[in-house]
Amino acid sequence: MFGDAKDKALKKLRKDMRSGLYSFLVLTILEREGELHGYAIRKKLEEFSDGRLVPSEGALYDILKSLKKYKLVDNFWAEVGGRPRKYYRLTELGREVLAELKGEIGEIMLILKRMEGLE
Amino acid sequence: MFGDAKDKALKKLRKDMRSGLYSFLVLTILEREGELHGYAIRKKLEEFSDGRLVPSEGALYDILKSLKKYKLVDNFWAEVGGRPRKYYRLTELGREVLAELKGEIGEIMLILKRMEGLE
DNA sequence: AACTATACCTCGAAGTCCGATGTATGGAGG
DNA sequence: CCTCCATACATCGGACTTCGAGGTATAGTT
Repeated sequence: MFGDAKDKALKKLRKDMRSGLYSFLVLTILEREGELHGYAIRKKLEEFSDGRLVPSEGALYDILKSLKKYKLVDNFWAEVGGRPRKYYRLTELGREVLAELKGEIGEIMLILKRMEGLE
Repeated sequence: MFGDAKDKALKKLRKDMRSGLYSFLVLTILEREGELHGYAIRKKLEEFSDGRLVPSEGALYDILKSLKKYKLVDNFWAEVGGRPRKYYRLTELGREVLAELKGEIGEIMLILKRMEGLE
């Protein structure tokens, strides 16, 4: 019926809904998995979300940069198989912030359910 | 302990998580309530979300502009109490898109629960 | 020799949210 | 009467984000 316009609108709104969660997801993955490099973080996100909540590579590096700026993650270089790899890990601050965010995500989900009348 | 840095980080991440939902929420409110003007949309969002998921005024007008661009809402002027009011309403396309988004929000919530290990 | 996957990164385009600011009306309280 | 507040609309600049495209490089597979 609306074809093209509908696809464009859905693409945009889907993107918006996902993108606000990326920082949270990266922190969550690092908490579960410990130390990972960028590429591996993306693979883990694919695995855990069935490919639904995965930022593009460019976006992921921007997100990691931002998380580092806020001191929620830090990074170190390690030689693996003779090549340098950039590893990221949660800071203590990151762990604290993540704990609070989990609670808030729960609250947001409740509000959404109430609004949609999903229950 | 971390005080300032923690507040800044939380503020940023909270904002990111909320902001992706705004378009969806505005569409949902318009579906429930019919025709509303900008100010009233904000009031309704405050009411339904206990003040948790409410964009600033400036942001709301940008959102409405964007939704109009994607033809998910349209608007008309009406005289109320002798003064012109700009009313917004869902288009047929908006209704279709909203229906699909509801399903996706459900899926995202499931993924989040699985990741957090909340269940 | 070509390709794919792994792994890192930068850049520009387009868009977003917010805070500040501006305009204007109606009603309540002093 | 006059000031303040809630209502109601809107724009602007700043800071930031995501993405897609492109670039660099190595290791293993076909």
